[in-house]
Amino acid sequence: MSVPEGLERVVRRLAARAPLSEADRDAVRSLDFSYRTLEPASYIVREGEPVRNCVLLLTGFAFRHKVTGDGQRQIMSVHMAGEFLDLQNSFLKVADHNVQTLTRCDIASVPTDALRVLSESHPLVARAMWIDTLIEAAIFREWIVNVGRRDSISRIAHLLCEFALRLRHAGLAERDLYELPMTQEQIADSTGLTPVHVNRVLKELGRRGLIEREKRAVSIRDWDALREIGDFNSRYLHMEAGGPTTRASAA
Amino acid sequence: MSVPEGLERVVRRLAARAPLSEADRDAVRSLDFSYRTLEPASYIVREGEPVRNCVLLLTGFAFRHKVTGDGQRQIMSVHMAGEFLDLQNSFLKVADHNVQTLTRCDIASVPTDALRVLSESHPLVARAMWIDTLIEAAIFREWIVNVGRRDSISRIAHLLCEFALRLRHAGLAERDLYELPMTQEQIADSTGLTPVHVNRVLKELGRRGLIEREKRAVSIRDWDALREIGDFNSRYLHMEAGGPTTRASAA
DNA sequence: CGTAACTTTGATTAGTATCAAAAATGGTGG
DNA sequence: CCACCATTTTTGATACTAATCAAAGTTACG
Repeated sequence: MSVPEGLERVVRRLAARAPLSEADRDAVRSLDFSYRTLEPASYIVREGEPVRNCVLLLTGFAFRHKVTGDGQRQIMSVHMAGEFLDLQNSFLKVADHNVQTLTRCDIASVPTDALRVLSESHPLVARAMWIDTLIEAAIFREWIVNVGRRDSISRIAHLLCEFALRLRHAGLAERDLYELPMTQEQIADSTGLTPVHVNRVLKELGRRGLIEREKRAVSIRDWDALREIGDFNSRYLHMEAGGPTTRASAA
Repeated sequence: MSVPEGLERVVRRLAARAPLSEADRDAVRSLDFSYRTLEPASYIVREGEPVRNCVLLLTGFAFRHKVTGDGQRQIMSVHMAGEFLDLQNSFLKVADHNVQTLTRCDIASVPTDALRVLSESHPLVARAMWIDTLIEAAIFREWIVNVGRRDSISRIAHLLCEFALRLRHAGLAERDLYELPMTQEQIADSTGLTPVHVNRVLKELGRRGLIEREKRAVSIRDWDALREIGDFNSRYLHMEAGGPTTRASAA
């Protein structure tokens, strides 16, 4: 995917949040982005550092995480092409968590000051960005529920459902087959489990005929059963939120 | 506390997020609020319902929660006097979680449309509200870490540290003594534990001399030790964020 | 002053973590 | 293309944290 295509993906995503005019879209496009390609596992934001830029993910996958005092890692979200990576940090002074690439990624970054100016001159863009952060917060809340109150098999089933829907909604995957570029250790860090246990649960999901795995590709063989066991309801993804066109809500 | 006092608390809180002019503050004050007093355990927002109003908490405590398919509850945040309860839902169409009072509460509510209009005419107010939601999101992230990667004693110690700092910062409690109006069951639902286990852990914290409890009042006897065992770092609370005056950061 | 809600304690169990090591996979340089 | 090495996945055995079950105290409240 070319850089301009990646940028269009971001614009499209924003436009789905609030009814942006063509002028609004152009204002986003004409921000003074600088483009880079990052290798897997590169840090985009480090906890404790001042935040000066906001990063857009044009291609690839990235994730947020924190490390506890005794060295355990918790992943708090996973991001895919087309998403703003850093509205969460951009208007605060110091980053309170790390953001790291999962795969090789093309990114565009823009000074947060430029974004602030844009948000003041284009209220609808500001509104779209705000709604985007609200939806991200909704996903954080669901993850609290996931790690706090579901058992291991539900947690993983829930995670797989969420990714399937988000990827499909973003046009990055088909209905029930997707490439999940996460190791089992990263899945463990997303669900508050150990890698060993994640492995056993994934096998169990396969044994029960809910999913099939081919390397890191996941195909969902029984949506209803997976949703059921994952206690999954897509409401928190707000896939219809504020958009100019209402899409058929999935799952 | 009188109603106007409660409202001033909210204005003060917003003004700490972005440098509001007197006109900005007045614009907030002159919103067409309707005031009510709610009994403990009243619902303010219900999952699945359309959101038309935004609620400000003038006095008392409230919390957000979801209930899983098998009836377990997870509390995702706890709120205190002076906080906006509903910026999280207000710009989305349908609530994805419940908000309920913990104690008797005085609230002010305002139609979300009025808030949207205000945010368009007063960009700094919009900015302050946005930052407020970002800080709330930062707290959600920390809670994911808390439930995902800390053991029971750390989780509870962390929670107690967070409340102590937030209450102190809001001027609602002294340095190391506060009234926490939560039952042990509610603490359990906030930490992903069972009430029985919460009870044992609280006793253990007392036995080790870190806290003392007198009914629901908690007094912290050894801040350093509690922070240490709770793996607590206040950075995620962004207590200095964007404010006109920088306060000494605590803990 | 009676009743419901909450806290506390004890005994047992269950679900995941931990520890250890083998097998499979993927990438790299020769 | 192969051999090698690092990473990831898989399996087995055991340990431990927190859940569950049950019931007695205690507190708050109408």
